[in-house]
Amino acid sequence: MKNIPAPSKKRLLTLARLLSQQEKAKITSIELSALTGWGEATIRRDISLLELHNGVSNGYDVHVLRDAICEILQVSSVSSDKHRCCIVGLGKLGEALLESSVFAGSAFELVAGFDTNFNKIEIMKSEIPLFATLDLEKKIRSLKIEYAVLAVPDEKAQFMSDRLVACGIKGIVNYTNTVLSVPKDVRVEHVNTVVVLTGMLAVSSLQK
Amino acid sequence: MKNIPAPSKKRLLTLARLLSQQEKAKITSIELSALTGWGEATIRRDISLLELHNGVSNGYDVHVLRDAICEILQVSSVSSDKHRCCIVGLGKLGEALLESSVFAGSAFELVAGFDTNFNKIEIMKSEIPLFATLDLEKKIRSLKIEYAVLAVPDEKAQFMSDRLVACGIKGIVNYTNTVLSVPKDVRVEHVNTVVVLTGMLAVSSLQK
DNA sequence: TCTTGTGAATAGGTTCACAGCA
DNA sequence: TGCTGTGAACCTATTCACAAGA
Repeated sequence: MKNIPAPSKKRLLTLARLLSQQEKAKITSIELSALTGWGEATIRRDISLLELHNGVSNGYDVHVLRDAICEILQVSSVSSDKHRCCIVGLGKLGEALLESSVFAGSAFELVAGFDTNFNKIEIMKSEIPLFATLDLEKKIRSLKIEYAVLAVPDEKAQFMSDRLVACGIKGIVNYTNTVLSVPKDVRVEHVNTVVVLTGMLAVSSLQK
Repeated sequence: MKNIPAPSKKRLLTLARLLSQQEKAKITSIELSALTGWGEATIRRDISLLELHNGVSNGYDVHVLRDAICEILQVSSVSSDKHRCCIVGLGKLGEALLESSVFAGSAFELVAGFDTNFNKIEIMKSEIPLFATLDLEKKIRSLKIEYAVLAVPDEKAQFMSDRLVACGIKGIVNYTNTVLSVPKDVRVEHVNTVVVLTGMLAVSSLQK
């Protein structure tokens, strides 16, 4: 398989989700363009990188395309090769994110929640196993957790991030307001509401 | 002022936050590079686009630089020109996001929460005014709300997005799992945990 | 000697424009 | 005629490499 550039991969992933929301059987690059706001040429190029040659002259087959993207980009939802993740910090936000149902059908499985407050993890009822932050390192390793969702107070964010990185975590979804410093091979996505809103001001409403 | 490219703006915004977390008075591009993982040249180029000529040979003045970024990129936190935003959908997640304190010191002000459930908006206690979704259009216009945080159930996401767009909303922070179709001049940031996690798989751990 | 700022080179992604297939 | 797939051109951002200031 050819090497697909990261921006194309990201768009393809969005396309896959978009296709799941579609009822029709066939769809053209023009329609996808209208739905996403991206140029038609960009969409055709992205899809052609998959080397399917499936959509010749008649538009793409919605299901075939969706499945092909998931398979080629390796975001299958087969339980055997799911990526395991956890939530660190069970405040209001962390608790709200602790919904196992949202992970259903995804390439991820939520296998743990962590909080420093012993009482909380005993009292809280959840389908997901909860642990004390004290056992973070032990549990991350034993449960083979690869990704973490960070929802601790801002001032503890960098400290917890360091601990996660030390355990070999591959990526952090950062809901805190703190900018995290991590080694280059660890992915961080800063999705704090205020941060994301501020980022919107920086873009001159060109593309998404 | 020269036109600053969007990627540089985004990095500068992150730098500004990073500088706020710093105690020292001076900082060099090498140190910023270590903190962010970006190339030193990239950082120097970004900063030079601000045309400050402030850091000559001795590193940058942390406070001067931070303030300059905020001013030039227009993300000031002066209450008079704050951007007003609202949260749509007050389920567990929406409720957790309804913390006015997280907006303190930002360029944004949370002025409303919406939910279809009349009981909920009466019973819920919050510092932020709560309204019925029925009054969405009326309130968005009267309160001059420019940005929305979307936390409704997936199946209502596109519908609510359409209503928000019809009111002239400028940007949507999308916590749902649904891919939204909006006009090109409306910004959407898809921050649903599973979506963000999946996006991480697409990036070959190059840059952030 | 350390650091910034920046022309010039390079790398990378997007868009054009059209050949080719149904 | 309506669509895809793709070389080639274009455009944008990053990186190099070095001059100049402290």
